[in-house]
Amino acid sequence: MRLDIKHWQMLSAIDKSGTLRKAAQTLAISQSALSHRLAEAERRLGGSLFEKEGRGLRLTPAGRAMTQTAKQIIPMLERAEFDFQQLAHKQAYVVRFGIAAYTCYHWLPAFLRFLKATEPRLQLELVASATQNPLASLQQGDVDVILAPGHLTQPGVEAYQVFKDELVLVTHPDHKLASKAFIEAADLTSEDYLTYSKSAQPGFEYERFIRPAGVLPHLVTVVEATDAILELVAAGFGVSILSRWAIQASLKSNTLKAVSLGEHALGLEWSALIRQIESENSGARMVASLLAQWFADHNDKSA
Amino acid sequence: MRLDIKHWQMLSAIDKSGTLRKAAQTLAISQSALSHRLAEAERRLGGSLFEKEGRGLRLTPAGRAMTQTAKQIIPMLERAEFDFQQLAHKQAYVVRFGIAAYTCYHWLPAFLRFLKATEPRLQLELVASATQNPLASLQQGDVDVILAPGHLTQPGVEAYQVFKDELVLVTHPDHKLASKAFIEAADLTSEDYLTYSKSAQPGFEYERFIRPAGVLPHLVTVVEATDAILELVAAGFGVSILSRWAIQASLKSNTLKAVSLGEHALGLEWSALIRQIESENSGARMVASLLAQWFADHNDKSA
DNA sequence: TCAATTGATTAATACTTTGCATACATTTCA
DNA sequence: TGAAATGTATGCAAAGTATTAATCAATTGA
Repeated sequence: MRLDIKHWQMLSAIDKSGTLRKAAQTLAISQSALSHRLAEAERRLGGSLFEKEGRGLRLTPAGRAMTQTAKQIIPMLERAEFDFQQLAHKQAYVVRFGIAAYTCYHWLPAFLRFLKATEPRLQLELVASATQNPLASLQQGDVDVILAPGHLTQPGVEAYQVFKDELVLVTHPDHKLASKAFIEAADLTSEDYLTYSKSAQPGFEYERFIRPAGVLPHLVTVVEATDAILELVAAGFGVSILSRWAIQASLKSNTLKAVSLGEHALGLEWSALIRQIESENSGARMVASLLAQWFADHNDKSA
Repeated sequence: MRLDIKHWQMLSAIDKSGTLRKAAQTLAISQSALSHRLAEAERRLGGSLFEKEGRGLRLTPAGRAMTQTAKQIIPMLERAEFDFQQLAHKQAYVVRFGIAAYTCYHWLPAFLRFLKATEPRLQLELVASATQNPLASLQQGDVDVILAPGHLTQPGVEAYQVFKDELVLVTHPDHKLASKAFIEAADLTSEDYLTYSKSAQPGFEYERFIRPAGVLPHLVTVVEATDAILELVAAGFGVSILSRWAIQASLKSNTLKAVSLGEHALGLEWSALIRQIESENSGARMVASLLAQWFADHNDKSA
C-alpha cells in the first residue's frame, strides 16, 4: 500500500475543484502543503498523476484511473465512519432504505413506530435515488434494503418475502372498464396503455397477463415514473397496470379506479432485497425480516 | 475523514491474524507499534473497536462493521495502485476477464495475439472465479469484462454483442438421438436431462425450447458446472443442452455429439458485459469492442 | 508590459509513528 | 498453587512525515 487516505482525498478534491489552490482550500490546508502532498504521492507511486498544462494541471491517463477509484472509495470510508459513530455511541444500526419503482410511503410512519418499539437501535435512512435503479443502488451500497415488487433477484442479492399484493388495472374513474368486477387481457386491445418499464420484467403484467393472451394494446407508452403514470391515467391519457398496494393513496382519493386482472386476480409478491454478503445480524437483515413480520401482522388487520 | 489507510489495513490484518502480535508481524512492525496504532484509531473515532477478552481481543459490533469495510476497500486500493503502475510505466490497461458458465479458452491464444497486434497496451488477466457468479463478480470489481451467453444484462451492466452461437443437445456419441439431423422438444420426454442452472435463465433452452412445447424430461438434474455436465454426458448419464461454440473442444475429440434444436436451430447470442460506469475509453470497453470485432472477423473464416 | 493567477521550492517547525524496555493480565499445565 | 507462556498496554526517546510562510517561476490576459 503506497498511498495514504490523504492522497486519495487529494485526488478527489482536485477532481472537484480543478486547481490545487481551490482544492487546498476545501481541504483546509495551504497550497504549499497540497503541492508537497501531490509530489509525495507521485514519488510513492513512482509515476506522475498530473502534467503541467499552462499554469494549471492536467490528469495523466493513469492519474485519471486513480481519481476514479478515489471517487469510489472516499464516500465508502465516510459512510463507514459515520455508521461507526451511530453503532458505537447510540448503539444504532444505520440502514439505508429505498423502494423500487414506486414512491409510496403511506405505510412508513406506522412501520417506523413498530421499528422503534421492537428494535430502537435500528435507524432508517430513506434513499430516494434507489427508486430508479434499485439493484444497482443496492450493489453500489447507496442503499442497504430495497422493498421491491415481483422477483427482481439476481446474483449477490437475497430476497425476504414480505407480503402479497395484486396487480390491478388502473383507470380514470369514469373509464368504461372501471365498473367491471375484473377485466381480461382482451379488454386491453383497444386501450392506450402506459407501462413503467421498457423491458418486460419477470413476474409482471406483460409476461403473466398480456403475453399469454396474445393481445396487444392499441398504443403502448413507456413512462419510467409510476407517479407520472398515475397523473396521466387520472387525466384520462390511458390505463396502466400497477400494484394495488402501492397506489392505494390515489385509490382512496377516488382520482383513480382499480380493477382486478382476470377472475382470480393477479398476485404480486413484494420482497425486501439485501446484499447477500450482509452478515447474519446486520442491520439490513434485521430490517428485512422486521418488514416481513410487520406486514404479516399489519395486513391481517387491513384485510 | 478520521482514520488513515494504516488503520484500515490494521483492521484487515487483525481480522486475518486473530491477534495483535501476529498482525504486527504481517505488517512488519512491532506489537507495541500496532497497539499504539489501534489506540490511536480508537481515539480518533471516539469509540472502541475491540474489547479485551481473556488475553486477547474481541471486536465490538461497531468494530466488526469497520472491519467489513476494511476488507472491501483494501483490495480495491491495492488493485488501483497496481493498475497505476501498468498504466503509468508500460502504458498498459489491465483488464480482468472472465467467462460466464463455461470454462472454454480454446479461442483465447488467437484472440490474445490479435489483441497484442491491435492494441498492445491492453493487458488481459484471466479470472476463473467469475465463471460461477459472473454478474456479482462484475459488480464487485473482481472482473472487468465477462463473456457471457444469452442476455444476462441487469441494471448497471452494459452488453456488447459479440457473436452468434447455437444451443445444441449434447449426447453420448452412441445415443439414439445423436444421429438425428435435429431434435424436437418432445424427444426429451424420455431422457435424463442435465442442466446448468437452477433457475430458468431468460434466452436459454428452458424458456425457448422446452417450455413452449410443454414437455418435461424424464429426470432433471442440476449440475452447476458445465465441465462436469460434459463428463457426465460423455459417461452416458444423460443429455444436456449447451452452447455449441463453448464445447467445440469436446466435439472435436468425438467424446460427445451435438444435435441442433429444432429444424431451424436455436440461436444463442454471446455478449461482452462490462460495468456501465466504465468511462468512454476504459480498458474494459476497449476489450469488449475488440472482442466483438475479432469474433466478427474470425467467425467468417471458421464458418 | 504588468498585474493576476497558478504551481513549485526551500528551510524551519510541528506533529505522528515507531521501537525499546517493561508492566500488566490471562491461560496453561506441572 | 506457582511458574511459564502468551497476549496486550504504556512511558519515553528517536526517527520519520507533514505543514507552513515566504519566495520563485511560469503562464495568461488586459
